[in-house]
Amino acid sequence: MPAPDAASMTALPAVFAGLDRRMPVLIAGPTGSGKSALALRLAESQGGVIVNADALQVYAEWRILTARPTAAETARAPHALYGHVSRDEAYSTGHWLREVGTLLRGAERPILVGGTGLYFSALTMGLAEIPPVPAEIRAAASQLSAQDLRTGIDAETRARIDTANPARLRRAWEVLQATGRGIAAWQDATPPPLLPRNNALCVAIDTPKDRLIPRLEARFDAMLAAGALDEVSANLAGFDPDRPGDRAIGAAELAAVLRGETSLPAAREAAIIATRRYAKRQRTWLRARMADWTRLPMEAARGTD
RNA sequence: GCCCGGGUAGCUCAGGGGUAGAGCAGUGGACUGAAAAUCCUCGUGUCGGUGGUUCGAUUCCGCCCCCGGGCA
Repeated sequence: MPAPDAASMTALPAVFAGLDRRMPVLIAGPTGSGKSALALRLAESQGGVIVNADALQVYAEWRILTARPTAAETARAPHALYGHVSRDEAYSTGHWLREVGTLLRGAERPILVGGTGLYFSALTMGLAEIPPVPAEIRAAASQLSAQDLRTGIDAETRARIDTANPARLRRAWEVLQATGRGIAAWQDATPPPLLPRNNALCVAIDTPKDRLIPRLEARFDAMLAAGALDEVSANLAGFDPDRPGDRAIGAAELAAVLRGETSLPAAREAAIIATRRYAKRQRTWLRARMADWTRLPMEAARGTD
């Protein structure tokens, strides 16, 4: 076995050189851009705990389809908030933020890595402290028409949110019902962020789409080869793509294959398209909402290994 | 060979004498608790080819070429 080339194995992008080893690091990037591998190399060379900032990688049942780190990878450095929640449990940005808060108070330097823009924004720009909405109210909201929801919220909120978006409308209605206070008022009272942007090294991996797309296709094929169909099969009982815990891209597509509703090639195509669209939305978020983060080209992030 | 259908946007198709429109894909964007979610914007393409009728044809007629299906 050839001796590993120490220089290339540990070569880290220049942004990490001479970094204070207590400084938290945030790594964002589109799916498939190599951010997890980068975080792992950083943790190995400088220490720290890798913290998941991805809304789907928290679910225990979807290791393959969410490209969660493997056992071999988690053995190389401490990892947190990966696969620690069941798909049956309720989980959201607020849950994640509270868990990250605990980790930030810990002894180890956190390296947050993930693709969920909202999570990073909540962390560095704050999240309104709105009490949980009871399940009955959420159920009631889901029964109402868009028109009812629109007229059922306060004028200030109505002027601020995208009222054409059912998800926003429903959330606004639920908050007003549950708390008696409009979501706009809650948002105006947002507490300071847990981790202001300037108290961390914030890195965004930049990825031209023509170089990302072939990787996304290859990665989905690798997931299939790694047993993605078996993973879906194991979770087919009670599978419900309407709930957050069953929204891994590819799960619904492969479930359709297992039910005999479509072919594997058609499902593969659909899953790859869904992944591409997801990556596009992530890139939009990075460009618009993380414009002040340090850009790192995908090639530099991947290093030479 | 004959008889029916079809050939319209990258794909699936709608339409119909005054040069055309949906869904999907693609693009750009929004997004403070379901965010791998949700939503918004953007549609010129020899309307298969070629003759004819007509003021005007992608639309009607003839012929030809392709693709289905049926009969021989």
